[in-house]
Amino acid sequence: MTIDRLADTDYQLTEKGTPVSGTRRRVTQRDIARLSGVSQATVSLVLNNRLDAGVRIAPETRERVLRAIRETGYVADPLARRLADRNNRIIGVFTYEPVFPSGTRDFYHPFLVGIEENAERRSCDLLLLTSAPVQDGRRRIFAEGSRIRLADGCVLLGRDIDRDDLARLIEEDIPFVSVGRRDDAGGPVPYVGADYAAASAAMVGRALDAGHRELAYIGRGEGPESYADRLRGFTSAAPGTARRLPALDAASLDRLTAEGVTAVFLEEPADVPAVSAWAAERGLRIPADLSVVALGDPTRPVSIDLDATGFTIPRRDMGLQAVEVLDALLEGAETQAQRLLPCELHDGTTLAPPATGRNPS
Amino acid sequence: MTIDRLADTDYQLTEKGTPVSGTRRRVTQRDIARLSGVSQATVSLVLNNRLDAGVRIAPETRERVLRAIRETGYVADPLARRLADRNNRIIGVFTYEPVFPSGTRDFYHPFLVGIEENAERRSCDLLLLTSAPVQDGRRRIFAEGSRIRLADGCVLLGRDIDRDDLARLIEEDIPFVSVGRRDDAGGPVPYVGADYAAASAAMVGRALDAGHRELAYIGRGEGPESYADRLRGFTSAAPGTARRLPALDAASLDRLTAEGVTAVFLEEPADVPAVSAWAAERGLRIPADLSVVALGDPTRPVSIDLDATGFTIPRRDMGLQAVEVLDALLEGAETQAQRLLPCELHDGTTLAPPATGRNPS
DNA sequence: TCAAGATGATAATTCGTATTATCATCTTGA
DNA sequence: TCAAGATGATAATACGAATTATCATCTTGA
Repeated sequence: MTIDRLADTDYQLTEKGTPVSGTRRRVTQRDIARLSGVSQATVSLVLNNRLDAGVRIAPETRERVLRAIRETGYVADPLARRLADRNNRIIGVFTYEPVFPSGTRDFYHPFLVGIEENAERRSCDLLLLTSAPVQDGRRRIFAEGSRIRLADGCVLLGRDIDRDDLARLIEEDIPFVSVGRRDDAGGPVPYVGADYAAASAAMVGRALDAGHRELAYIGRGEGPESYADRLRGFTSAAPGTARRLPALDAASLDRLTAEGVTAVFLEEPADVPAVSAWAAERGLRIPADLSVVALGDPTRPVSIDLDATGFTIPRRDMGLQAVEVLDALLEGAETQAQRLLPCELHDGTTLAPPATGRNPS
Repeated sequence: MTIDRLADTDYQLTEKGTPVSGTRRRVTQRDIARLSGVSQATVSLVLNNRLDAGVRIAPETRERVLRAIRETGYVADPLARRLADRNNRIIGVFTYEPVFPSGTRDFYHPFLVGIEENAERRSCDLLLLTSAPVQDGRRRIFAEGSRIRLADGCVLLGRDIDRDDLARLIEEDIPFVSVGRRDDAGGPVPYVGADYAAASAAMVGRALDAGHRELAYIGRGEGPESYADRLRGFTSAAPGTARRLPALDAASLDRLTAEGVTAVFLEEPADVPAVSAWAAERGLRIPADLSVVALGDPTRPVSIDLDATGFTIPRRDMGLQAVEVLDALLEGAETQAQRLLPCELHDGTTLAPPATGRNPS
């Protein structure tokens, strides 16, 4: 029984004797076994070299098998291998909107950089769940024929994620991690979020240090957890006199400044240009006449002329750690499954001490 | 036998009666079979709905099975399906570099927009083959444990793609489409490329129309197919006197202009700023003293002050059509598997008639 | 009434690999 | 010389899904 049987006709035939069609069949352990006159099991044992667990292979046979493997260039079918150990090493990525938006500036991109980086490191593939059917303008996780279970686990991206979806993920025991903090939904939700509350509070601290006393928060402060967190952080650090404005409009801004507000905090950093425009119309200068703090960094292109004071969301790191947590969940390892990462404060040029005398007594 | 047996204890046990450990098991056809009181084979038959081949299922059982599938959210394990040589509606995306680069301006992004758009339309998921091991700084398609076969087929992205890899893809009969034209590699390569040759020739035509007679091509004109195509297009349309400069450097540019060249064609659009800077140093104005044509559009940020004359590579559409071709290949449908899409010419401001008298006789 | 055909479901096998239990055969030691 | 232990390999099975051949059961027609 020699190696060159590889060239024999019987190697060209399948078990049943039907000739292999034009395309060459890939070499399997069975082939190696035939070539070296052993059983398929032996080949597998040689390959996995399980010295432990009391598996013994005669050096002689071992060599014979290894030689056949070398000569044929056999490599294990990764699919079959994975099938046998029930781990597909596929990480699903779900977003309610397209992952690759046409818009120039990309909201998801930084997260994905981190996710890809860590997936690569862990030899995982990423499955973008683009097949999820779109209903009412957004993709649905759990629609008829949902393929979310194709992946071993899933990373969820998006500003707001349906609570019912989260509850169902938990209920159905589908491993997942949310990028961005989420409230409990029928159980604790694993997440890697940015610590908006702490960062917002810190920004308030800076404003107070600079001498501001009359502050205002502009934004809904509800809906997505990230909004609520900002408002909570703001409220926790701001004096009781702080105002709140649910939405941005010129009239309200007029009123606020008339009432003596010297610093406004924008829940939505993308609103900076609007405030800037409003100020220009009124002949007010930022920050001389009014300080503006962005509670985050702009996700949409913002006027270049203004370097807003605010903080940076560690997007890449969030994506990175989300994969880390997911991996731990899949391995059944212990992990901190709810993480809040600190934001880096950004000085910018829109926060300065208030003009004296503008503060009403 | 009702669906709520899902909650029964025996569902929590494996066949052998050993309790399922902490690790979740994915729902299998066997589970569905138990739930609906049929055999695994029946479940498979229902799923694959083989009305042909004389397979009959009673509507009643069919419904029962489908109900169980709906209630459990069952999806077939993609690995098992591939092992059995079936399709999963998963399109692989392979790039030699990370799909999501850290750099702001993203080379792959526009292609991916098109790919995702079409994948979504066809209810396919995208598998980013991030698990491919990195050797010598680039991912390898065919390394030990390559999981490329996990996808039904694959879209290849990248300026230059390894010829041997292409050959092996063909040899192993793995359906794929290259984004960007590729030379044959052991067989015709399916691709969706940009028609650089035609676009380059067209740009030469414009320069000639404007009165230019002495032209120069700057670039290697070899390596990636896209470079060769540009040079070929240029050469086909340019007069025999046209010069060629393999790489960009100040001295050579000096020489070219001294020799009377009035228009340069840049293989690499990203070189525009360099030429612009050189011109500024020499006190030359573009296009008054020298016309500059970019053979493509910049993939890297380019000085904003110069709107280069050139053409636009239809990236989104290339991605879109790549998926279209791949789908056709998978379906075994007839298609034009090698496509060159036209580029849109962009007027810009860097091409103008040459200053009179500068042309040597 | 009984064979032939229609109907509906299943057992068995395949894909390629991993693992466990089992089975021969050969050494020892007393 | 015979049982106990060591040694080396294999059979059997699992993983999850697809498919073919087979087997019951029920209709129908003459």
